[in-house]
Amino acid sequence: MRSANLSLVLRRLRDEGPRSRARLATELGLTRSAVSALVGELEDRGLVRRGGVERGGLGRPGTAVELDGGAVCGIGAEVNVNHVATMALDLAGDVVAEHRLDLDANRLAVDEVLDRLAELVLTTDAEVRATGRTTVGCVVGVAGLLDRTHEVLTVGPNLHWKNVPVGAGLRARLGGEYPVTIDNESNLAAVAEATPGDAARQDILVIFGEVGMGGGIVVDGRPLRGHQGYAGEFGHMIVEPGGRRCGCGRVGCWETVAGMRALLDAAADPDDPVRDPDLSLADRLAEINRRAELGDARTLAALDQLGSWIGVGAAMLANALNPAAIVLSGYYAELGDHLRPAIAEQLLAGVLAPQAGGTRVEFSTLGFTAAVRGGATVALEAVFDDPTVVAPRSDALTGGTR
Amino acid sequence: MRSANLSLVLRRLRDEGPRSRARLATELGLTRSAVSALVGELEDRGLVRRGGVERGGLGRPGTAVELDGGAVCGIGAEVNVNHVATMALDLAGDVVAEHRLDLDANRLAVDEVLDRLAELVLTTDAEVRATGRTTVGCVVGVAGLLDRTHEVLTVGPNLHWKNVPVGAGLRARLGGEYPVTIDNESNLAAVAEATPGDAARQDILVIFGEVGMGGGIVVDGRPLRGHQGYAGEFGHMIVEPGGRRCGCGRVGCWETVAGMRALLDAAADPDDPVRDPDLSLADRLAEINRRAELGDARTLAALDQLGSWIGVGAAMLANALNPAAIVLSGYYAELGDHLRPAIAEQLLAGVLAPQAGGTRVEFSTLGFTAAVRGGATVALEAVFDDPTVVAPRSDALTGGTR
DNA sequence: GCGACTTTCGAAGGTAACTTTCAAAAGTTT
DNA sequence: AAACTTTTGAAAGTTACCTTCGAAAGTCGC
Repeated sequence: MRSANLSLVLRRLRDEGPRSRARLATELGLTRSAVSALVGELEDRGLVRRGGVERGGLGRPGTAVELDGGAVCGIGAEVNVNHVATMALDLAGDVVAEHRLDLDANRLAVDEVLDRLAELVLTTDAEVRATGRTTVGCVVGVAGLLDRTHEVLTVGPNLHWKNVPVGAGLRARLGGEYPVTIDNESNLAAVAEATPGDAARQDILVIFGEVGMGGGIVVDGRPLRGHQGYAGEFGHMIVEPGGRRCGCGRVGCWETVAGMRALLDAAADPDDPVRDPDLSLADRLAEINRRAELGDARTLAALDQLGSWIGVGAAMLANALNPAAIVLSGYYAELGDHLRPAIAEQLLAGVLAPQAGGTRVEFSTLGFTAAVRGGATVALEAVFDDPTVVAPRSDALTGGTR
Repeated sequence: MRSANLSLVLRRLRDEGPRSRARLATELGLTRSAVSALVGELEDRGLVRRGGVERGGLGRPGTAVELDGGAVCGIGAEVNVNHVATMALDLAGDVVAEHRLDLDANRLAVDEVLDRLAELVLTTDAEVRATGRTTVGCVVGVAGLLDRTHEVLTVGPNLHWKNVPVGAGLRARLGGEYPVTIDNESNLAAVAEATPGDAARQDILVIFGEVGMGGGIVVDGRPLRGHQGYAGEFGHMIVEPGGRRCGCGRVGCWETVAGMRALLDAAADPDDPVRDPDLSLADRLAEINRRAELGDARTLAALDQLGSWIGVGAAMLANALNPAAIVLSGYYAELGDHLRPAIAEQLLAGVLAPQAGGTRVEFSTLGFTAAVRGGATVALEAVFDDPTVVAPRSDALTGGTR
């Protein structure tokens, strides 16, 4: 019960921002005294602190209470084809440490990749501890089909991994006690888009464009993972029966028409530099953007076609899930404004509910850090769920003489 | 806090069946004394009662505690094209009253249909009260696009209703205080499939075949309604671009290939009695079933094709949501065994996760009562959420001298 | 500028609900 | 029949909330 109300207060401060105890009390339906006691305990655990003075017109001004990032961190980590990365976020959502190591997971052995990732996590963890903070958990996002019940990466099409026990492998490297959890990369990236406090962003659908396509569903700010953890595999929904063959062996998968390759194929001839696999993706996308801004007809047509295909699939999902927003991430985000009209058009046409059921089309601004940010957010969720997992400062152990 | 633990006990008894206080205590992590007190209070509210003796080998045998259906009921109601219906369920899940009135909603004015429904609800309510029970709420399922924030039926394609304020209309007829809620018919039917206590049925996807197609998503035993309540409109996902024109104006909607009309078109010539709109649906389906069992090639081919189309759409949804089961309801349930192979085949082929992500294909056994049953279940959920909504018996008002 | 008013904050005592402790009840085993 | 095990219920203790009160820190009116 203590923990339930502590959680209530902490969440309120996260979602609605700093505010006085009195205000918390009326908003949460508790008495001022109770809130004072709760805030005192949270303060003792280093989770909140006194903020500035809050002028409210009449009467004595209150002193605001705000989240204190100084006590704990969550760590998010990611294994992808081209890199491993970590990020440590404190309770207030600020970045405390961040690392990224480029590598080619296809050329390295699985064990080597996990070695690198574990090193990165330990480095990040050490940095967190160096600031005087405690790590409450580490959530690792893995690109591919992840069986969450067994913490096994069933299939990682891009990594070319199969039945890899990522959970066990990392636990062995980090120590059996280290609080590490495995999750799907797209699910984590989706969580990162559900900004805490933004009520309009708690029920969203995130579509992730890279070479392939992924996605994640967020319901009430939490990832919807499905029965075995395989939810969000939008890329292989069949949207064009009899269409192009997909890398997965099927025909007409969404990613064959909305993946990056489809755009490049439509936008340029094979000898065009934007299709040169030796150039970086970012550069090639920048070039496409440049051409679009110059009004190049072929580029604009390709983007319009891409947007239409994104919209067709998005409409199916919106019919099924009626999200508040569909957030487009990955390479789609770079092309944002050139895609929006076509997507919106297809969404309006394809969703049965009027005005597309109120679903907005938005673009991610998180860049490549979405997955690690989401991982850190999920790790921190444990503290918001039950603030008593963070130990009180030593002096309280005596019984709280003050 | 009291209410939280009362809820915990009550849910446990529903989901896991009758058991002794001592067992409840160890399972829920409370002390035996606390559980005794909680059970005492639930008993006082008429929600649980003493059951038989529970032999456990050594030691004193416990007396089981079980749900007592004798105190409260939830009422589910439904407005559909051909009928209005109600059902009252007690806390134990037993049917206390049930009514069904056939009518043609297309030929009657909206007000008349609501009149009939309200009468039926009041009749049902009276019967509940005649048994000494109290109605805790009534949840009305409406077929069509329902904006839950305003309780307005935006579009009811089959009812031919548009922007009908069903919530306000019913409240006016039932009295402003009457605890009535409006919900989407398919969502309610989906909830009914999520049998309480069956862990394998708490994350499911229900697909509803009638003239059109509907559906519902259940996550953790609760309906996923989406941002504005429009979730579950599977019938108008486009599965066959360039295919047949749908009643909604689009082309290639799922219901154009998996709706009942598609089956009838494929299975019989226009002059065949199974396509005679004057005959009842049940009879026509029975005839198709009969022909299939006799091995009629055309019928079998039509069923196989229908199953394939169902499977194609189901695979898309399974990729997105990874449910534990896909439950086929409505007219699909009648044809169950003839459809299963084709559906399973498409599901295996179309879902990226191995073994279709563990998603099973099942058929509803609830028949036409699914929606009303689900409505009653949702209404009862209020009691499971907070058992203190049920007033204690009068003698407790004095302070509980015993 | 001073008192009246309003609102915040913290402390003291009361109450509800759980835990702990203990005793009685109702069986099985030896 | 005695010893043991387990369930149940009652009494006392603890925790965490609510109620009540007074002090602190502002604004407003004269």
